[in-house]
Amino acid sequence: MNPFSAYDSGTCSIARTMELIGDRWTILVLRDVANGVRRFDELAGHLGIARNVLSSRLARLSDAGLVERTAYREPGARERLEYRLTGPGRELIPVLIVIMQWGDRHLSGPEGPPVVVRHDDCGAPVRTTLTCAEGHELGDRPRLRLEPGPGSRVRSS
Amino acid sequence: MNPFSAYDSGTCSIARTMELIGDRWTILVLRDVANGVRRFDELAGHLGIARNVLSSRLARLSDAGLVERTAYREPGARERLEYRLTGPGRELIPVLIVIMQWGDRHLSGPEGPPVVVRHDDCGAPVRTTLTCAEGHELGDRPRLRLEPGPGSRVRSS
DNA sequence: CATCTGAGTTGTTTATTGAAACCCAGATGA
DNA sequence: TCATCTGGGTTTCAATAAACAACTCAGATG
Repeated sequence: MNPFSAYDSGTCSIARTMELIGDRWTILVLRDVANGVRRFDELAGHLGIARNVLSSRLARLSDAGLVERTAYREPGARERLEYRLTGPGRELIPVLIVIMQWGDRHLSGPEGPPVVVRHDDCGAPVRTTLTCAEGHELGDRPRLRLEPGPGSRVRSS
Repeated sequence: MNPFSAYDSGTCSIARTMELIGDRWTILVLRDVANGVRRFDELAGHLGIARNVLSSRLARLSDAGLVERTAYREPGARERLEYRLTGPGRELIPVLIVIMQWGDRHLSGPEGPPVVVRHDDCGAPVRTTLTCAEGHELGDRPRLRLEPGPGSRVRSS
């Protein structure tokens, strides 16, 4: 029996994470917020998302602590709200980058990738790599072994 | 103007990729297929996904070339189909791993992660890291700069 | 006091999901 | 030979979520 089929889907970190961010819009909302699009109308306009859907996505992200609503006031305007990534939210940036990297490789035309991400300190392009604790780099099509971890739970049914 | 708001969402590798795998089920289907759950009924049973939805997800993944249907025959049974990741499909494994890593850190209880992924060659646990071409390791909350790439396109509207 | 603006909410229509029934073809057994 | 089983799906129809448009609300602004 393979390592996954013995453990149910609800006990999987991928399943849990996808419950939070696994719909058509949430990742794109996070992408925009990560890139400094912070205001409701800006987000709605840039994404082309329906306002009620944006509202509910932001509420979910905010409840989950990935995004925080903070008040700001521009001179001569009343107080407004903006959205920023929290610490846990910023830790999702690598997820965005791996997804982008895959899309760059497999879904961008001959012109090449639409956006390049660079290390802000040195200007060099950024990429994600899979490494093991022994320091081996695993490449694109890694050979992996799965094992039940400490939080595993045998499927009840 | 920030680097994203000047370029429309459709020209973004994240948006393109999410069109393919950005729904509640597709990532989980890929996770299971990556882990050797290859048959329709096994997938349906393990995931708890509706069969029509599984059917349409597999069709989309197969059309996109992430998964291939291959025939096999067990002794004394008729020919059947199974699903396997293609090369591009296997290249999504790092995406699964970063997502899992985030979930392990932020959504698993005090018991720890439900599943541990190891390098099959050496047995050491695997993780993803963000590095730049200069070799700097960027950590969890990287400081990044975005630039239009060669495939960028100014938003028409 | 009427109007504008950002930030949503409400109501209605349309598209997606989910559950269950049904179909099909090739074994299998009576 | 005929009925039944099994894996691998499709079809149908009710329930859920998303899209779109209109409306609200509160604090500037003229």
